Amino acid sequence: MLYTSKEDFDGIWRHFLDLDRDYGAIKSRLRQNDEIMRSAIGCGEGIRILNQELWETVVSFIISASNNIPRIKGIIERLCEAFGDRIEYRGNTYYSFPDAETINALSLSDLAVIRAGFRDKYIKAAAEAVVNGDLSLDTLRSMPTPEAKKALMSVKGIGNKVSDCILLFGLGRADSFPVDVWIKRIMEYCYFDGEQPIKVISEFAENKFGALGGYAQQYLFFYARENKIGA
DNA sequence: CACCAGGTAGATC
DNA sequence: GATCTACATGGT
Repeated sequence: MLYTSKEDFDGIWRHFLDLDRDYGAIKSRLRQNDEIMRSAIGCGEGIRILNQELWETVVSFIISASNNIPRIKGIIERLCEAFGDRIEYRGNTYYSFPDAETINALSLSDLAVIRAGFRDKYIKAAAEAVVNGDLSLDTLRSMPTPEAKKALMSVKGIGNKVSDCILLFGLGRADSFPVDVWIKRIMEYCYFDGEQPIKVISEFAENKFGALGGYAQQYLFFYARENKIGA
C-alpha cells in the first residue's frame, strides 16, 4: 500500500503514473486495429506508460543496450547506492539517482563499481554532454520529436532504439515506437512472414498505430514476453 | 564452452 | 547506403 499526502499525490504521483489519461479510450481504439491488438491488450489491461524523470531515463536506457532486465536493475541500483544521496524515510534507506554533474565528475575507474561493462563510457558521455550544454534536457522538452531524436542521437551510446525509449518514457512522445528484439520478433511473427529490417517494422507501426504507437508497443512488448515469442 | 540479453559505434564493401 | 563485429558482464 502506498501512503502519500494529497499534495504529493497531485504534485508528483498523478503525473508520474499518468493517471489523468483515458486508457479505456486508448485501448478501445487500438482494439479496433486487429485481433492481435485485442489479444495483446487482453494480457496487459493495466499497463500504463510512466512519465519518468528525464535524466534518469537517459542513463537507464543507455544501460539497457544489449543487456537483460535483472542486470539493468542491478546496475542502476549500484549507480544510485554508490553515487546518489542517501535518503532515510520512515525507517527505510533509499538512494537518489545521481545527477549529471555528479556522474561527469567520476572517472571510468570510479564507475567500474557499478559493473556496467562497455556502457560506462556512454554514461559518462551523456553526463558530459548535459554538463557542457551539448545536450540541453530543458530544450529537448520543447523540441519537435524528430529534432529531439537527432539531438539525443548525437550522444555516443544513444542510438535509434534508446532514443525512441527516451522520447517515449522521458519526454512523453506517445507516438514513439521503440523496436527492440522482443518487438522485432513479435511484429515479425504477427504481421510479417519472416525477418524484416527494423526500418520496415518501424514504418509499418507508424502507419498502423500512428499517435498511439507507444501504447501499442507496450501492449505488444508484454504480450511477447508473456508468450515468450522467440525466447 | 557457446550463446544470449529492452543496441551501438566503427570499419568495411 | 546496407551489412559485419567487438563490446563487459552475468546467466543458462
